[in-house]
Amino acid sequence: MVPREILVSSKCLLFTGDFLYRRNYFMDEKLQVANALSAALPDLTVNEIEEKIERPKDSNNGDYAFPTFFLAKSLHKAPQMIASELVEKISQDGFDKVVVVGPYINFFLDKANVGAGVLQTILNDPEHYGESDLGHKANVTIDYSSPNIAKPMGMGHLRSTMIGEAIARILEKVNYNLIRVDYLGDWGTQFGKMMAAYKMWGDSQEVQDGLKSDPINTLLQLYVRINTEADEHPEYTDAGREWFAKLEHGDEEAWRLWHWFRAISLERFQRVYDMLDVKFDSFNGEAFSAQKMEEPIQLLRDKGLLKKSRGAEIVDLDKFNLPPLLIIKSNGTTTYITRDLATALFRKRMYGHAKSLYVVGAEQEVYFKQLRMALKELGFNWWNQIKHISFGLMNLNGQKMSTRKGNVVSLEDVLNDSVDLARKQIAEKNPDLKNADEVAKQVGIGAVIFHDLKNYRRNAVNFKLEDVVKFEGETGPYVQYARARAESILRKGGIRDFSNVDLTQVGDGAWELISFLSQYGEAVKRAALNYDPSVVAKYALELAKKFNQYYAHNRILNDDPQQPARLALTQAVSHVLKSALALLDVKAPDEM
RNA sequence: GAAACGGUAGCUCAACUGGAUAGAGCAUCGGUCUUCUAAACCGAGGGUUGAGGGUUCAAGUCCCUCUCGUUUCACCA
Repeated sequence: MVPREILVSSKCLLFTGDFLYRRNYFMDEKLQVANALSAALPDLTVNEIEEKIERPKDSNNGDYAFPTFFLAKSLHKAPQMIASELVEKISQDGFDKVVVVGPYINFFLDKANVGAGVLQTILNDPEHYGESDLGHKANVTIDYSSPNIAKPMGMGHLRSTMIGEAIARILEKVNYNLIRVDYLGDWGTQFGKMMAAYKMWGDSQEVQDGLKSDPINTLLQLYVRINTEADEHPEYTDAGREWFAKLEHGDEEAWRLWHWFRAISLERFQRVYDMLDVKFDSFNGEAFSAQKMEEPIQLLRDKGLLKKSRGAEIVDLDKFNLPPLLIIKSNGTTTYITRDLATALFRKRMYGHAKSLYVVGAEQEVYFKQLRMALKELGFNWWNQIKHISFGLMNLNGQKMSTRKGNVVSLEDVLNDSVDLARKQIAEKNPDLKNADEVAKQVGIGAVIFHDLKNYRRNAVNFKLEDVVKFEGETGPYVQYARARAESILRKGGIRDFSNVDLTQVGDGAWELISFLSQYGEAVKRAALNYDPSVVAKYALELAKKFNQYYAHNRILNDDPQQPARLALTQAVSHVLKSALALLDVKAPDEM
């Protein structure tokens, strides 16, 4: 067996310099536990033992535990007995203690030394703490937000936008290279309708004024109007189709209108993206892909995959137990599917991605299965790089949010409301705060974002304003506040360079906190593997909670020899909280 | 009718590969600011994890049946 350095003394750790700065202490400590056990279990390899080692839920049961159930059969003994026999053969060197509790052998790590190592790692390189290399710099395209042109962004868009942004940031943390794409819904019959509506009613003074003050909602009103009146005037629908056909055939006026609608929409979207601090690498939407549709159609034809059915051309997916994919409608026009196939081909060619993620609502699950299978049928071996990151819908009073029904809550309004509320809180709690406006934005918007990300993404959420703008309990501001307190102490503590501080002096009361700090990287990995930002959000909440508890029970600014070590701990917590919040695209004000 | 996902405290949600007494927040009741920011901390009450069966030393977690809810099932995206 290759000897691995596992029993390095703390003094060595403290002064050995750069090479260990990203060392994951707890992984190594787990190996230490496995090695200790292997002396008593000669029939098992260290790896086999390591796999069985777990982390007790209750920290009173130690830092690592080894359950002995699985040995009961082969040894023909009760697990409790096995545990007490094994522990006799285990060296306690390097541990605070090793004890038997029923069928478990519980290991308590050397708190002072391991704790010092963890703090050292964080303080040496806070920017990179928690990073790992799952991605090897591979390219990942991520398609998220993707609003429709000429419709305002509602609360529903927050989900795709923030889940997408957070996943992108998390994947970057584990060394993927992200390409963020906002696949705008800027094509289709709906634009024909919009143009037809504008041509019919757009000259009125009311509309002209509206287009100046609130263009996107004015357009929306035109769109809603033509849709509602189309029931009585079927010719409106025909006019819409006609205008879309003009657009498809390159009619000059249609294109001029299209560009104009798109520009005013993008300008408005950008305001929201700026508030949320979300930046895309590409805004190539459906219109862009619409120009690339010949290739997938030709490929499907060449492979004999296109079949006539009910006057349309489809790809039959019966053998995958899926409904057919409608490629060409009975009236000869294409669908979003054709554009998505073109998009997939383009992205693969353009970015050479290792994964291609689509952050889209759960209601499109079947559709993405179809898309993957169609690519598989076409013989593209990268079909399974396409992943649908689905999320639960946002409802309003138990009803689906729908632009057409008008039961939509404006995202921008909610963000502004939340910022206003945060501003009021600041005026009340910290009236002397200098950059109150900036902090109000960070807190208000942070609360909205955090609320959207803290639960498992597949859960459906019912929109309730009072829940979204809550600043107490399990919220973004709770985490921000914990860090602001830490920063406040650090400002008063006077030390920012901890390189000469003896970190072993931090005290046993800090162990719970330090042990949790060491788990950050694992949490980030789990979030990345499951494409689940809520793992990071829960980690941040838990860390904030542990720090708040520590804060309440330990005086950090107490003039004693341990104070520098406690400040170092405070600094480490602040770093990790800021990092976790950043992964969620939530800002961390130093003061609030 | 079929499929996918879900049902955990009054409400909103946790529980990493099956593990030790199923945990938080909100709400309710009570306690803590002349000392590091009370957006906080401490305590109390609140549970047959939808129902039933099975596998296992061990099931909220895996399998089966039933039930309720949401979503989807080719010319919207």
